[in-house]
Amino acid sequence: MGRPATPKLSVEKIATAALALVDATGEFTIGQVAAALTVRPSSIYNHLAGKVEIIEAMRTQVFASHAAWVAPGPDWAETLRELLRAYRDAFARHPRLIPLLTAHTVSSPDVVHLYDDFATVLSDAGVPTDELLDVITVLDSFVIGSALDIAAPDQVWDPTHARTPELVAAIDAAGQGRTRADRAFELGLDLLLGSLTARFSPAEAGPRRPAEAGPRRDARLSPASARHPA
Amino acid sequence: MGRPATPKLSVEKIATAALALVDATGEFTIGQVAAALTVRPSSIYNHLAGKVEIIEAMRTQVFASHAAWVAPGPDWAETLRELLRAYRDAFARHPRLIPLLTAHTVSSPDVVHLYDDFATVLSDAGVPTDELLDVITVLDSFVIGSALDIAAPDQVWDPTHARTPELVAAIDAAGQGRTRADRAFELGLDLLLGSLTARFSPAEAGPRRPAEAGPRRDARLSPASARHPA
DNA sequence: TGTCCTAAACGAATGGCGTTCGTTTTAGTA
DNA sequence: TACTAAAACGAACGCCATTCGTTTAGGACA
Repeated sequence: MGRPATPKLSVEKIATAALALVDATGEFTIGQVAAALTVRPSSIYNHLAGKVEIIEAMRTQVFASHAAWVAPGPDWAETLRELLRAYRDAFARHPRLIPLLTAHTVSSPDVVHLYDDFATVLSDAGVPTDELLDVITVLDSFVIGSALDIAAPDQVWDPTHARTPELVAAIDAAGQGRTRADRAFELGLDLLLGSLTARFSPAEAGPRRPAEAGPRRDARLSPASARHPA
Repeated sequence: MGRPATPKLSVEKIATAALALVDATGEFTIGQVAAALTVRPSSIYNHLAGKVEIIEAMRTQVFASHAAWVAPGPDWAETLRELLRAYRDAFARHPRLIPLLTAHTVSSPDVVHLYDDFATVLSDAGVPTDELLDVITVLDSFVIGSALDIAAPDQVWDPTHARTPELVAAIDAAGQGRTRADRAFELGLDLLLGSLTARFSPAEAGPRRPAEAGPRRDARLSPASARHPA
């Protein structure tokens, strides 16, 4: 009893233990996290204010591990594609965490910095300022919806309730699980990026609407060091 | 005490009371629902097995009120656009319910019948069977992600954490609340339907890949009577 | 019409879970 | 070396979902 020589807990340890529980069972309780760390539940509150903060710690950990994400390239659409893939992958590594994360949306700095990257790429691509946030919202919505699709069990695509033969045949033709979800996500990327390219870079010569005059930023996306200044 | 002359409860009444609580506060407890209906909590269990079934009853009620949804038209893309709008609207009428509905995905018959309509329209448009479910998944993911975007508070788009001037300017330029979410959703519809049209109906003459030979179904989408047979 | 089964309310009880608070011991610091 | 604060523990509280037994009345069937 009393303060130990070496701390038994830390935010990282709590988040890791909770994440292991979520990965295994889909949920977690304070008591389970405490037991996994051989600690009493009340000790958790010396590090995090409550259950929602544990969830936020998991969110931070999941996205922080992908701090340095994407190398920029000359083709903005391909850069954006890689960014969106990395974004979804961060969710996809912990499918059962996704419902907890989407239950209450929070402006986590980790995610906002992802939006920074989106804004940089899209602005360079010629998307005007007054449409920028709408495009980001569309991409964000699609990624989050696709993440939830990963978490959905295949039972959702149970043909039992389907009425039309087209849907029954389609369910039979499609695969299951991750391959199905992955393929659909790639199709969505094709559709969205295809339209964006057609709209903002219709010719190979260059963008129809060039970015407004201004200091041309070098092409590096926000690195991890910029995200987490000392 | 004892069985009353006229039942005080029904699934509809419970769902309605719970929905009112969710609309007002964003959450609900069995005790609150029971109090709103001047009933003891245990009485609820004579009609629904537990809290998750109450959520499913709310889902059914929200989607059943939109039983007769969309009139089909000659332009499959516009028909699909209206279907997707109606789908999102069903969520949008109860924004605070959305996180509860997306927490655990369930193959509700009401939603599966929506997929039936999607399959009918897309199949007639010339989408081959082996791509049908992927297209539906993409559309579904976008709608659900957009629904969650409605529930997200504007604070998510707080420019405080934004690093790049592009993102800050974009946040300033964008509106707030529903108008912002609505506009982004419409943009997403344009992007997705634009690509689908280009892919499956590139020329005005007709689809590049016509639907396989077979009995040509009349153009009516599943009506409410077909959804809820007597 | 009378009898039986079941629906539908209630009351009490239970177990779990998140959270708070006071206490204790120790690490770090001036 | 004294003081402050960190970090663990234990106990307790209150809420909440759920279960079970009891009671009363509605409906079906002989």
